[in-house]
Amino acid sequence: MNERKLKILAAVVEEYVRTGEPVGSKVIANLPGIGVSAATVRNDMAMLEQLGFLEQPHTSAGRVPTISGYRLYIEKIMTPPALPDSERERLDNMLAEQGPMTGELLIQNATTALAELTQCAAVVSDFSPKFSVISKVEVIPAGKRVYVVLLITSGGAIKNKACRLEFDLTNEQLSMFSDYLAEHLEGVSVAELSDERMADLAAAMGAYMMTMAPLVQGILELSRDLQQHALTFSGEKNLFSCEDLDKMEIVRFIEHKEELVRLLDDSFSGIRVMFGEDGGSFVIGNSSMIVSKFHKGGKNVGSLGVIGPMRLDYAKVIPYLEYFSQKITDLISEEGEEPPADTQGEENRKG
Amino acid sequence: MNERKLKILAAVVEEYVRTGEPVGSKVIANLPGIGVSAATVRNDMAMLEQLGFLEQPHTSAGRVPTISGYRLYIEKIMTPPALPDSERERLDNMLAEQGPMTGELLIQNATTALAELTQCAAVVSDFSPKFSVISKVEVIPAGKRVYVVLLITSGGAIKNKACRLEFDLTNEQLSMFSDYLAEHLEGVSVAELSDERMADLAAAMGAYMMTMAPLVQGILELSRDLQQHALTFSGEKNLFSCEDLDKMEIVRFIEHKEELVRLLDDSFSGIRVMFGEDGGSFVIGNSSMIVSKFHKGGKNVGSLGVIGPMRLDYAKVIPYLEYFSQKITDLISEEGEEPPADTQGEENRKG
DNA sequence: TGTTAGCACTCCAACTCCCTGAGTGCTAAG
DNA sequence: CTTAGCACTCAGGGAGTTGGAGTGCTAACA
Repeated sequence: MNERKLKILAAVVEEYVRTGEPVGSKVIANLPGIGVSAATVRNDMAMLEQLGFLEQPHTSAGRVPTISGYRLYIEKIMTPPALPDSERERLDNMLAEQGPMTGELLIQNATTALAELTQCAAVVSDFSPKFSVISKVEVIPAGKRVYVVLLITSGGAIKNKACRLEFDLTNEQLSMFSDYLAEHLEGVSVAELSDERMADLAAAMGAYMMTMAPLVQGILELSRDLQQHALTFSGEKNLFSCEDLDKMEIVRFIEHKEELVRLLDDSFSGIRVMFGEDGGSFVIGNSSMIVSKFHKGGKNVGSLGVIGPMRLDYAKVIPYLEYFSQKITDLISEEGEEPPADTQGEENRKG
Repeated sequence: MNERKLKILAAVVEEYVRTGEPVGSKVIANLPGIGVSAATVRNDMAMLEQLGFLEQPHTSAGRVPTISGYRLYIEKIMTPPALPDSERERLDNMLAEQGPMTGELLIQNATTALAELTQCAAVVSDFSPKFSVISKVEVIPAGKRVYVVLLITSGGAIKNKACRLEFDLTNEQLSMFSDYLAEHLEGVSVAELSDERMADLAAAMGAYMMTMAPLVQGILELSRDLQQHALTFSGEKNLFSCEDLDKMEIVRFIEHKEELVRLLDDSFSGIRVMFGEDGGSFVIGNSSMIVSKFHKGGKNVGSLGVIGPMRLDYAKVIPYLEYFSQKITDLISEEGEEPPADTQGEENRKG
């Protein structure tokens, strides 16, 4: 497996990605940087085919990369260029659209930006809420017998829900209940906020329980909401405009988000590239999915992925993905680290 | 235009909807309830073609309804069966999934249910928030220099947003600001909450303004959110699995939601059926969109629509749409009407 | 006057056949 | 090890052919 063979494999991949047509020996031979005749290229290609990196749709057609071929190209051959500063700045702007980057908006922006940049579908699975802690619970009256429960987590997620009670609460009851909730829930991890815990809470409250049940229920629902993996999907339309992909398979794939979540949550480090049909549950033919992770406090708290045709400019897409996952890691870590290091906040307080 | 011709037109529409193939005279003649020979049917079909209700893809093919043909069928000929009680119950259950029906969840459920039932795309444009009034504004501290603004409307919409201030507020400042907001914003229509009004508010606040600016900004953003038509879309995938429709056109259509909003907001009463290509901006070829309205307090506060192939079982879909729009009207009116009629709430108050 | 059977006609869709050209593998010479 | 030359393969496209479904028209019939 000499240098030239690798160069030829790379050329086949790149030409095929560019044109979508099987690539012949002549085209490769004429490419700058090859410098051997078509016959020589043919010999090498035949070898590459034997090794399983190339294949022919039919005898008299050019060569097309196999999945192994793509994999070899991605892992060993290609050298993605570093992003120039101007590009980084552009990406930062895309992330920062609509003001400061809070958790959800950041994820949303990252997803749409990735979809836009790559002209593929982009997906982010964010399970950071699961790792965060309830920082505030409020109950706010909002009309006759209607109360809004507000849940804020250390991760910056804010959820609310309206609950209808059987009776109105007196101010006294309300503040008592609020205090009680604050005491028992603030500081508790969202993941711990199970049915049992809430049942305990309810039991402890005793007599009031009958009245407060819908509120307790509401809190539970909000926490379930938080625990759920937030899956943000964008750019489906790009998949549908892609010639190489079967529309029906796309539909089927998008419908079964659980599968997708499973694939995204699988733990690994660095970048992983998966191919449709490549065994397992990622089933869009001729497609590929590139997944990267982001972290908070050293813990893996989410994945972001790009789904597109197998015929994808990996050298372009992978740097984007790497940059975004690093950026998200940086930004959410900032957020989380602020409170402990916050002393100047006291000095600056203004009366 | 005799009875029999209408019957034949109906038969052509229904057969074509069923099979997707042009319908020949023989097929029609053999249908129960026709009772004339194929030759007679042919004569009538020729007549219907002259009148513009049918057309032939080519000379030796059967007939296919034209847009006028569909329209005549829908408006004058077909008689959708009333929904049986069992069906109504089923629909009610679909609407009520996941607990009681609050505004957003109700709309969400209605959209997915419609998409599911019709195997088409369903869309709801809800502009009721525009007509509602701010019933509560709260500012809640949520960490160092972070405050959550909570906006509740009479329509039951609840929105929140985290804002970061330059400094922390004292309790005094916070309650002063809250009171101020309550006094000046509660009872104000969401539609009136313009930039100018907020500027006035800011001006009136004078010195505090520098500190509070992000909060005021946050409120403004929330109200903009509310004023925006909430467009809920579901079942796109059904469109993509539909043979008759061009995938690219679907993508283009889904991308340009403003067009869709324009079509949905157009005011009319009852049910309206639009056809793709039928002049104007609804541009998916061979598609149709059926739109119905829902109301609150006599005002039209939203539309719900079904988008599918022109080859659609209108007699089945339209009753669903009518039922849902009526149901939504009923449910949101209930919500809104309760407060004034609320006297027993006082008696039942429990200390 | 309206309905029906019969018949000639039309034309799409599917099929075969053929040809072209791109690309290959192999061989023999450099 | 590389290259030129050559015979071979095969998908894709165009032309010609056929079958069948469906029509319009006409003439007979109720």
